Amino acid sequence: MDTAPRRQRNARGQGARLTGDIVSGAVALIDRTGSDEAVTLRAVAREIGIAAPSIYAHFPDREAIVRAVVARIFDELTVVIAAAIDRAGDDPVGRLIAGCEAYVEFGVDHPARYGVLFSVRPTVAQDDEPASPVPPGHHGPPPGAVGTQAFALLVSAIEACVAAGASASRDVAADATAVWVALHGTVSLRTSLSRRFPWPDQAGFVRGLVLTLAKITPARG
Amino acid sequence: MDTAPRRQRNARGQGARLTGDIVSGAVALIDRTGSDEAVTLRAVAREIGIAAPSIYAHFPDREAIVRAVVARIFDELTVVIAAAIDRAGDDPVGRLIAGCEAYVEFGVDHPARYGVLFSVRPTVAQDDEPASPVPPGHHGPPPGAVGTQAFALLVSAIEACVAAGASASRDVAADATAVWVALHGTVSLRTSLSRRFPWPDQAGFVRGLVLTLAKITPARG
DNA sequence: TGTACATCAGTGAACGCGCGTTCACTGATGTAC
DNA sequence: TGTACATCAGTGAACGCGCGTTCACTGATGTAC
Repeated sequence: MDTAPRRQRNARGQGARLTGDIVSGAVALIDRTGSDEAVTLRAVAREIGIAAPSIYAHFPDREAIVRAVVARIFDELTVVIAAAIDRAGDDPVGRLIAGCEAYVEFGVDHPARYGVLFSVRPTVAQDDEPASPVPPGHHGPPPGAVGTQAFALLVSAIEACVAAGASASRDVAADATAVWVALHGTVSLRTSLSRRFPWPDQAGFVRGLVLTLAKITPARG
Repeated sequence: MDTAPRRQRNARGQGARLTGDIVSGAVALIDRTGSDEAVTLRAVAREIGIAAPSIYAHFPDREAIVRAVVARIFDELTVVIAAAIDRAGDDPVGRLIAGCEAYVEFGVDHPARYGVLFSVRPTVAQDDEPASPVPPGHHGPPPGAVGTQAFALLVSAIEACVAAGASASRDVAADATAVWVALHGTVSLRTSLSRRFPWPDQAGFVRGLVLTLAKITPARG
């Protein structure tokens, strides 16, 4: 609909800046429309005030933009979780819960961004990434690395609980998966169902899920 | 791409049959492409061998087709779960687990259909359904009723466990929500991550989630 | 029993739109001589 | 110090496509007289 004012051209040697702006424009579109379907080359170009063909110097196609968006959002999520864990102090159970609550909060606060993380084509986008001719300067994240940092934070938070004698988990990977599944389900269902479904109190609900699935022992210290 | 052979015209008075065929065609497109984005008026028309404008006699727009698809898939899911529960015999815990496993199995076996259930626009599609002029003969499900049958099955399965002294749940609605969240998260993450993430054994994983979150007491009988 | 007519269940052509992509180009700026 | 040139960072016009939607229509079939 409305076009951003024409963007000022980058100085010589600074052309790569547009790469970042394209990703930012795509995220803005996703935030505004709620879906990654809105990320078309022309819409992104309008959003940041450039001509559509200019994108080809930075991304080979629409899919590549969306992949870059996913990578950025995963980074953002990882930072938010790590910050919450840091703020939580020394108690490993408190740190685990803080991280999990930050995860759910991010998802509920940014449902469109969160949804994009898991709506990208399962096999097509991430499994077979043949040596596609990527323009110089742009290299996406190594496939498979995306999202694993966030999961690694969860695993080590539970491991810390086990080490402190606060968790009875005997298979941290499996229990971390269970916790992740529950957190993801919480975000996804809350977003889909919105109103019209009687949700329990969020903080208590998430806390209960985590304590139960991470096998936190009732008496701890 | 390929068009179905021209469909034979319905007999006079049987025009409503096309309504069902349109929904079936849309489901077939979703199964084949993995996404409800493929459900365009023209694609559906091609799929079932009619002219695109013929759809307007049955649905006011594309959105209405997708809503009808969601209603049909929820019905299908409910039938599958109910059948699994019926087959499971008399033990309430066995019935609960059978229903939950059927839920996850349906989602994993039909990821595209399952995904559509939760990908339909949160507020737009279901919240404000003003007295839109629906063509006679077509009336969708009452908004909000969609999906609640499946949840009701879960609630009563847990209630049966409580009644039999096999569950320590003191808030069945909250615990049923926790179980649903975990089941949904399992389907959603399994589908998104596909390979590349080490999943625990599915049957045991789901069983563990359900037993834990439905507060099934270890010693039962 | 015959026939005019209303209704039903659709069709075919056309419209304007936004899309991805291509092509040839422009104009500023740094660099070699 | 001046100037030709290469390079960089883009632009503007155009293409063909599939889309939703509209419009006037067609042809079979039941029904009233």
